[in-house]
Amino acid sequence: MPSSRVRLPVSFYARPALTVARELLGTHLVLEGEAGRRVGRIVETEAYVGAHDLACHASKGRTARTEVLFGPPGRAYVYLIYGMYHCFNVVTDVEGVASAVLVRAVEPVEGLPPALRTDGPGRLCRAMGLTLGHNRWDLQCAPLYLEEGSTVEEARVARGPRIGVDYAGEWAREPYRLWVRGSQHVSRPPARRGLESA
DNA sequence: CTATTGATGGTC
DNA sequence: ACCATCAATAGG
Repeated sequence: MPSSRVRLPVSFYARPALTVARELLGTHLVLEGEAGRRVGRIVETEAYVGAHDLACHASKGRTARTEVLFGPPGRAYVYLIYGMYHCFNVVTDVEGVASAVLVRAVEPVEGLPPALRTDGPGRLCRAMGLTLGHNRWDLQCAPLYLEEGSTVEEARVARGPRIGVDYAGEWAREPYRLWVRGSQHVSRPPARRGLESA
């Protein structure tokens, strides 16, 4: 009941970021830690499509921090933002294409208080217990992975511009943010409440 | 309800 | 100096 417990294979991640962002909706993010098994159902994602995408960290070049983005798919990319929050991404596409998908919101499934807020990249990492220590983990063999969840119908998928990337010029307007329409666990950034794109 | 601001640390 | 954020606060 909690989940089908089928870990997503490398082939799942070895596709364009936008495709992975869509397919990740409904899947389960799992972390088996000292505190037990924590599971959240993904309801909001953002695709960062490559080094040419000015909103993608890889656009700053290949550095110690962005190296994992250029590597093989199916690894975690976790970074610290504003000195106090973490953001969790999965590396996508083939090695050499520096793309990833940011997981922006999940709904509590297991090991998380149902009332705990898990919307927003910072809040979900705090709830799951994800930190910089999980950066670069291989989602095939680590106690951190994604597994099959529930399917999200196409009619339930909404799209809109990514959040907090206004510095990226034209790229900030690309509709690379995807979410489950109507989910009560999707993040609600300022000035975006209630609005939904196709 | 909207708008603004401060917290806080890795990375470049 | 710059942030792929959040919570608290002030104001309508």
